[in-house]
Amino acid sequence: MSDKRAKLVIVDDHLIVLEGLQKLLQNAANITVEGTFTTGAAFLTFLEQHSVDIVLLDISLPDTNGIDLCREIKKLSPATIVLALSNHNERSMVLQMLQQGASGYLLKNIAGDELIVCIQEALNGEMTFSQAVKEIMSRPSVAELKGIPRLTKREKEILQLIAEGQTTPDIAATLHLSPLTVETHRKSLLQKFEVKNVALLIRMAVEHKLL
Amino acid sequence: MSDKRAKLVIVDDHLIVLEGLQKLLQNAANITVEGTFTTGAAFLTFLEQHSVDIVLLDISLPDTNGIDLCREIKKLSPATIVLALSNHNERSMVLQMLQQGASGYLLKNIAGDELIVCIQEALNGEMTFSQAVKEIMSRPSVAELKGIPRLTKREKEILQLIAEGQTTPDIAATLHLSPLTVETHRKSLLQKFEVKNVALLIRMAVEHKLL
DNA sequence: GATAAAATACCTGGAAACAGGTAGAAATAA
DNA sequence: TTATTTCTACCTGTTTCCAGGTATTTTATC
Repeated sequence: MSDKRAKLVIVDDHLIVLEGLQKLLQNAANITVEGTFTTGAAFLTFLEQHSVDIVLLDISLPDTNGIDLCREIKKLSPATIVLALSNHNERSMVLQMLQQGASGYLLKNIAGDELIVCIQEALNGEMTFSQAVKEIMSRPSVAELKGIPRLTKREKEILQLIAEGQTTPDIAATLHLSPLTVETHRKSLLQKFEVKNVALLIRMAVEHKLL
Repeated sequence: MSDKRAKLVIVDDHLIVLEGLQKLLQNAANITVEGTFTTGAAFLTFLEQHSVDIVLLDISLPDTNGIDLCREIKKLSPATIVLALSNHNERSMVLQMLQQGASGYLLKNIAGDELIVCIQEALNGEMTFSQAVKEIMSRPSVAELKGIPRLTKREKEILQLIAEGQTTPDIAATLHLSPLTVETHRKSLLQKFEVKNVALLIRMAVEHKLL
């Protein structure tokens, strides 16, 4: 990468984090913090007028979320490198960010020198992750080992109603279906999730954030 | 309160937060940051040798949690004021910390001047909360409107097993009880949670973080 | 237009859940 | 030591769940 100082921007609604990051970055040669923003909208406005090499992006923001914002950033300025910086250590979150074009994912417990290394790597066009993230991604979660089953529209609908405590006859009534039909869908749900009763079904659904 | 500079300590495993807080506090008159720690154990060791007026305590720590650590701190040095500083914005967390003797609860999205005001209030012996926390505490959560039922040891045990997908006969076998006894406990659970089947029971349990 | 996937509906039968009790022993708290 | 709670266990019934199918119609998809 070039010798010019990279223009970096931080988007995070926590003042503490903003200050902390700037402190950690002030020692880094060839990086200039061009600005800090506490909302996604504020940053997007800035991005329309200025060029930004890399953005450290918090995932939980007051007006939007990191996933949507990342997509917006990439649409507006594809060359801008997005590095997610978050407290969320869930695999699904990491994957979603990458899918939206993020170049890496850092957890906020990252060490100071590690942070600078990761930023350099990202600037070099590499994918980069903080140590903790690498560990999370290396061991697949129990939930993901089985994979999230693909549910049909009806199945989702019926899963929802089961989770609301409705019995098979109840569901049949609310959806104007035969109880036998509902039974069939219910069985499909149990099969797809590879569980043997509703207790586990609900747990799986909650784990997969389907409720 | 006295004119002496208050001795403040920060316990947080996130370097970014540590740096950020110090930056925000460096302008505050009459507060000196005496030390920063990334584990509960490290701080407790320090506390045995030194006097500390106030500690900013993160709740999620690698070796322990804020609730237990707060209790330890208060046992070792009752005069030390504990201010919780956390990302968790759940009522239950706030209440638990207060129960362990914390003098206040701040969220990490706190503003810089707000932080200093809160610390001053705490030093004056007052209870103090960041704005966001006040809002959370003012409107009781849906979960708490209904109240979290108090479960007996057996009931918790059986709830756990139900959530694992075990049937009544299964549970009876694993606990060496009569299935009829298990049925009784199961009914108590349904009654206490005011639900009519396991689907809702599991959801309630998940919502109340009992699983 | 053919093929696949999804949605609908049915059947049989056994197991479990749920609702409504009662009641004695054991542990805890007042 | 009472009083209260918790744990234990039982009984009677009805309803729902769950497992194992089959089969037709509708809706996408190629």
